[in-house]
Amino acid sequence: MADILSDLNPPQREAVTAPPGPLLVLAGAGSGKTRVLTRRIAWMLTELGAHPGSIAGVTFTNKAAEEMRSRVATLVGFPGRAIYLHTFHALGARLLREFGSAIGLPPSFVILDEDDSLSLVRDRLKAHPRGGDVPGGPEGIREAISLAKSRGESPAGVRAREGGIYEDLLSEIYDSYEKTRVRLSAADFDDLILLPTRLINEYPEVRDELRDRIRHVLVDEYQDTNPAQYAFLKALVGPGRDLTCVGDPDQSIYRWRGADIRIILEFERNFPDAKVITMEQNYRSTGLILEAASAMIAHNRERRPKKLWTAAGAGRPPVFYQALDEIDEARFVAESLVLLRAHDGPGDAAVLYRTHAQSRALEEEMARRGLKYAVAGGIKFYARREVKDALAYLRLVFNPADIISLKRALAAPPRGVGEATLAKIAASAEESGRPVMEILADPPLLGALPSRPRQALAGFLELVRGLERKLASDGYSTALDMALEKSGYLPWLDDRKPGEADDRKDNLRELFAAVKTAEESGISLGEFLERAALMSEMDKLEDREGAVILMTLHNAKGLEFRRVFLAGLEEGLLPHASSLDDPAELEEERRLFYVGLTRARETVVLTAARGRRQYDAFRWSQNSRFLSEIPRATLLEVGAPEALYGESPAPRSPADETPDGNVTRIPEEENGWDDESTPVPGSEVRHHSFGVGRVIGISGRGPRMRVTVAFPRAGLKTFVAGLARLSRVKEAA
DNA sequence: CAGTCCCAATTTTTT
DNA sequence: ATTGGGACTG
Repeated sequence: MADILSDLNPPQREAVTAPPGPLLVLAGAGSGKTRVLTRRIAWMLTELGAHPGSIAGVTFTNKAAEEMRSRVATLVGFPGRAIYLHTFHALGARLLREFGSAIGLPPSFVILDEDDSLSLVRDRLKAHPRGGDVPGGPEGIREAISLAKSRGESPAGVRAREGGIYEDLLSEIYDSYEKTRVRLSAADFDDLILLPTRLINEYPEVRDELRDRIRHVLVDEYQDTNPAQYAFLKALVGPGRDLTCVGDPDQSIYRWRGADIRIILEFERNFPDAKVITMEQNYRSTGLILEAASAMIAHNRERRPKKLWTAAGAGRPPVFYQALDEIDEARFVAESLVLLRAHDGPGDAAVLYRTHAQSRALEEEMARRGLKYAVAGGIKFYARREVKDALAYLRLVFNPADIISLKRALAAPPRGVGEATLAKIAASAEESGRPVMEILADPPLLGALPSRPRQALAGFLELVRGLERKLASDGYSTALDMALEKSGYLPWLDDRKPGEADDRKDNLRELFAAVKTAEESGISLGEFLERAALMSEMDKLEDREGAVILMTLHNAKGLEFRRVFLAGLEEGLLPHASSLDDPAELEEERRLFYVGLTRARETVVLTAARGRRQYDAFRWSQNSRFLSEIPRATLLEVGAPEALYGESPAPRSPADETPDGNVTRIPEEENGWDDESTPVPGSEVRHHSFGVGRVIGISGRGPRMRVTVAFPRAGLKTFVAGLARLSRVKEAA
C-alpha cells in the first residue's frame, strides 16, 4: 500500500516491513518511532492480512495508545477497535478480568493505586508483631514490595535473596499483603503485569487461548520496561513469535520504578534470531541542539553508541543563562519566552525541571506577567482525597470485599466507627472469607458491638444498600450523586477546612461530570473505575492554546515543543542529590537531561541559579556537571534575554576559559559590581556581545540591581548587574 | 472515637 | 513552608 510506505526513509521502511519475528528498532530521539509503530500495524493489517484482534500494541500511557489507535485507523480506513492497543497495565487488567478467576480474582476485582496499596501495607504492618517501627516506614515497605513484584520476586524469593532481618520482615509483610489482597478481590499496579504472566505460564488453557488470539505484539518505549513486563511479553509472545520492540536506551528514565535498561541493551542476547534496525535520522531538532545533546549523552558508559543526524540546518545553539536565584531564573525564562514570541512568532513551549517544587517560582512569574501557562503533573486528579472518597462509595458497591474503600467511606465523613470496630469487622471477614459488606449485614456481629458504632454501621449499611438500588435502577452517576448527598460528605467538607472546600467541591463537580460522560457513552462502572485507576495526569493534559507547559522532565518523555526551557541545571537538582553516589543513577540523570534537550525542535534555553530557596532556606548551588559536557561551540551563554537577539556573540577569548569547564564562567573581577563599587551612570562598560556602551541607569539594589546600558549599535540593554559579563572601560568623569 | 497538636520528611511517579 | 501521619487528649 503506497501511503503506508511512501514517505518513510530506508530504515523506517525496513522496520515497517520486516518479516514476523523478534525485531528491535533502536529509535533515536525524534526519529519517527511512533510513525514506524503505527505503520507496521497498518502493514500487518493490510499487507499480511492480520486480523485486528490478533495484534497487541503496548504503550506507556493511555494517551499514546489512543493516539496510535486513531493513526492506525486513518491509515487503514477502519476504526481498529478490535486491536489490543493499551498500556501494559490496561492490557494486563483486561486479561485479568477475563481469566483471573483461575487465581482467585473475580471479574469485579478493583485496582489498588499506590495510595490504596500503601494503606494495605499499613494495615498489614499493624497486624504484624514486629511491624511497629520499620526503617523507611510503610512507604519503604510498599516500594520494596512493588520493586520485588516488578522483578517478579515472590515473598519467599525476597527472603532468599538477602535473608537479613529486614528482608525477613519484608517477606512476611509481602506475604500477608498478598493474601489480604486476594481476599479483597484486588490487584495493585504490579499485579496487573505479574498475574497475567502467571496465568499464561501456569495455565496451559489460558496460554493456548491467548497465543492463538494474539499473534503480533508491538511495544513502545521498550527502554523503560521492567523485568516483570519483559516476562509478561515473553509469556504472551511465546517462543519464536512475532514481537516488535521500539525504544531508545538513551531515554531510559524509570530505573527507580524498576525499569532495567539492560532489557533493551540485551535484546539480541534474549532473542538470538532478532533483527535490529537503527534509526538515526532525527526529524525534530535543529543541528546544534542535536549536537549538544549527542555530545552530552556520550558521557554515559552503559549505552549503545549512535550518531543522530539531521537534514535540518544548524539552527541556533542552545542558550545558557546563569541566574542568580530561582526568581531571577523564572524572570529570564518568562522574558525570553516573550522575546522569542515577539521575534519568531508564537509556538508551543515548555519549561522542564527535575522536581515539582521548582514549578512554584516559575508559575508565580508567569502569573505575574499574565502569561498563560499550564502545569502538568503534580497530584493526579483521581488521587485527590475528595475524589477518592467519593469513588470509595462506588467501589464498595462494585466490589463488596474492598475493605480499603469501606474504611475510606466510613471515615468520610466520620460516623463514629473507628479502628476498634473496624478491626472486629476485618477479623470477622478474614475468618469467614466473606466480603466485608456481607459481614456488615451480619446480625451476630452487629449485635456484639456497642450501640454507637452499631447504629452508625446500620445507617451506613442502609446507605450502601440504597446506592446499590440506585445503581441498578438509575446508573452509577446517579448513585454517586446520592452518595455525596446522603452521606453528609459535602457539609463535612465545608466545616473541615473551609478554605479548601470550594476547590474540593470543584473537583467533585469535575468528577461527577466525568462519571456522567462515561456513563452516557456506555462505559460500565467497572470500566470507569479501572480507567480512573489507570489514568495519569499526562493523559488529561490538553493543549491550551498559547500556554507554556510546565512539567517535570519525566513527564516530557515522548513530547516535543518548538521551544524548550530547562531550568535548575544545578548539582543536586540535575543530577539530583539522591543520585550522586551511584554511577548508574547518575547516568540516568544524564539521560533525563538528554530527554529534555531532545524535546526541542528549534530553541533550547538552559538556566542554572547560583542558589535557590529550598524548603524554607536559601541554599547555594553549583552548576550541573552536565552543562560542562555540552561542547562549547554548541552553547551560547547570555547575560540577558535581549542577547538572544543581539548580534552574534564575539568568539570567546581564551581569557574566558575556566580550567575545568566548558561553560564560560564569569571572572570574579569582572563579575559585575558589589556594593562598594556601584556602577555610576555615565561610565563606560564592555559587554561580550554588544561591545562598549555607556551606563545610563541603575535600578534596584544588591543582587537585584539592574544596569541599563546604551550601546552604539545594539541600543538600550538592561542587565542584572551581578551576572552580566560587563567589564569597566572608563569610569564616569 | 475524633479533633488537635507535633514531628518528620520533602525525586522523579508512564500505571 | 507545607503536608500528612501518629500520638495524645477530651
